[in-house]
Amino acid sequence: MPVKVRFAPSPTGSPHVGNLRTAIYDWLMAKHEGGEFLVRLEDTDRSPDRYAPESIADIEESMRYLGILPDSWWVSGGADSPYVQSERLPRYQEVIDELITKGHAYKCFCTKERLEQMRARQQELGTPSGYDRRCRNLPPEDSARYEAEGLPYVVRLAMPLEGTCLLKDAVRGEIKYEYRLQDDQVLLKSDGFPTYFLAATVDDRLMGITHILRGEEWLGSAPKMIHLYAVMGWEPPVFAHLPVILGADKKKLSKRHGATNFRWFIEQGYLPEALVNFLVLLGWSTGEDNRELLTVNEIVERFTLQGVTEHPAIFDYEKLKWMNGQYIRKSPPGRIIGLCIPYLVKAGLLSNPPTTEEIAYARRIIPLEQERMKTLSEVVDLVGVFFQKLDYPEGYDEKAVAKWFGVAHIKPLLEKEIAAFEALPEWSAALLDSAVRAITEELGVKFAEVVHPTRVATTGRTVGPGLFETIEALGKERTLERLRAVLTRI
RNA sequence: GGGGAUAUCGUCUAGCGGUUAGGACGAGGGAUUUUCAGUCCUUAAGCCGGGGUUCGAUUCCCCGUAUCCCUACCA
Repeated sequence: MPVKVRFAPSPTGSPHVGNLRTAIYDWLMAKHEGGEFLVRLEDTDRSPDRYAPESIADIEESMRYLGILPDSWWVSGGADSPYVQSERLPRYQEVIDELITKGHAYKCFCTKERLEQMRARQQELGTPSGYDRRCRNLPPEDSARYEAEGLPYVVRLAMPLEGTCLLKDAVRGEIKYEYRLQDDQVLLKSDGFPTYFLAATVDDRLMGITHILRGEEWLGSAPKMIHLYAVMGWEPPVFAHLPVILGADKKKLSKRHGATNFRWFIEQGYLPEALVNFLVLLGWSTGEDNRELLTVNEIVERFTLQGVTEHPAIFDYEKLKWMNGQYIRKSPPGRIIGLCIPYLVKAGLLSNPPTTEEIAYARRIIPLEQERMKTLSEVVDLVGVFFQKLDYPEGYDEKAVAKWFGVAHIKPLLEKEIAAFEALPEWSAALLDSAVRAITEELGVKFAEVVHPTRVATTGRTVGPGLFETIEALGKERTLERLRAVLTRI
């Protein structure tokens, strides 16, 4: 049977990297097996503080950004339409009716207050928590009467009172659960919407899902779902519970750890392939040679559930940065230039929209810093000195000035450079190089003692690309202007 | 309180009874260079504890411990 997997996000906010990793695994598995991947929106929680329709677009954008497009979803439609659970209500109702008829589910009229009291008592007594099944054996006539009176009710799944449930998890092996310890889970809420347990199970069945990849936090709900499959006479899919992603404090990765919203990663300038590569490694490895830098195709070739780890992984932002830097360096300069320009515009370093001259200039500058970038957003700080007005001492690094403008030969050096640069027949790194070397000789100092002051004079700082390519890119006019300003005010 | 999962360098991990316990990030050192970054070389750093099973356990089993997750009319 061909593999069919799904990613089932809820529109509760901007996508979380942990969920996106699950989506990546789904996509990879479908690609690797030549199967199908669909995305379904689980919007059955209608409470205003949890239902955030605007996040639907975020989910779509994130998946597009990562390049993990599904074969079908609400965006494109498909054979399993609709892909939005709030549009599938009749299907859940059908199953509920069948379940109730067969005695595998029952209506529960217990009020929220009673449930709260019950829980409080359980806490006090230290007994296991869970619904006390008061309505499970409600006489049919009572049930009908309550309903006729218009009392709100939920529908609960009647779990077996004995026996064990065996979960054969694709990443964890066999796990046993005692049925008597399982709660009579709510399947249908009083607002008529299904809970996750019902909706996901029904849809997975209807959509022909063969493998359920989901976070480890769902492990405990497996017996309930397996039982649901059993009483409906359905063959359950393969479950694969993925390890959770934790923050540096070993707590479930959340806002407190800084970056969990996927939007943030896009804004910082993390490349899609770096994100995919890094995220896939959080809970999976190739096994064989344990290679880490892998192209998307290489990952697709190698990805199987066997390589999935069973222990949680801590999200290491440092390693992500390193990996992103690797991919930035590997990219053709043209791509990086194109990706960086919006950052420069946003920072006000270029006009909006940039002029042709500005773009031409940016095309010369950005590649010089490409190998220094770990994230695209860093381009702003890296190339700032090339774009900003530098007017000594305005904009100059104090320490750099103190160190390198203090040398004895600073004035003659600047004078000679200005004269030599002005006379240059052609503004090229090679000619600038030989000119400066000649001056070094005349001055009788070390090359470094010339290079450093010159760098500070022209860029205001001590770090950056090679001096001569820097000056070449800066251009004759800017360079001389800065050298003169320093010379007259020093 | 109950249930479940997990446990190899600080972090991500390889290992699937016998290995000098390997790699990557990060950290330290060195080389290269006009600085930084990069690149290359290099050093330190790990099998949670206790019992078994076995000729032999990081590896298999049990117990303990620790951590995480679940314990909602949320997913």
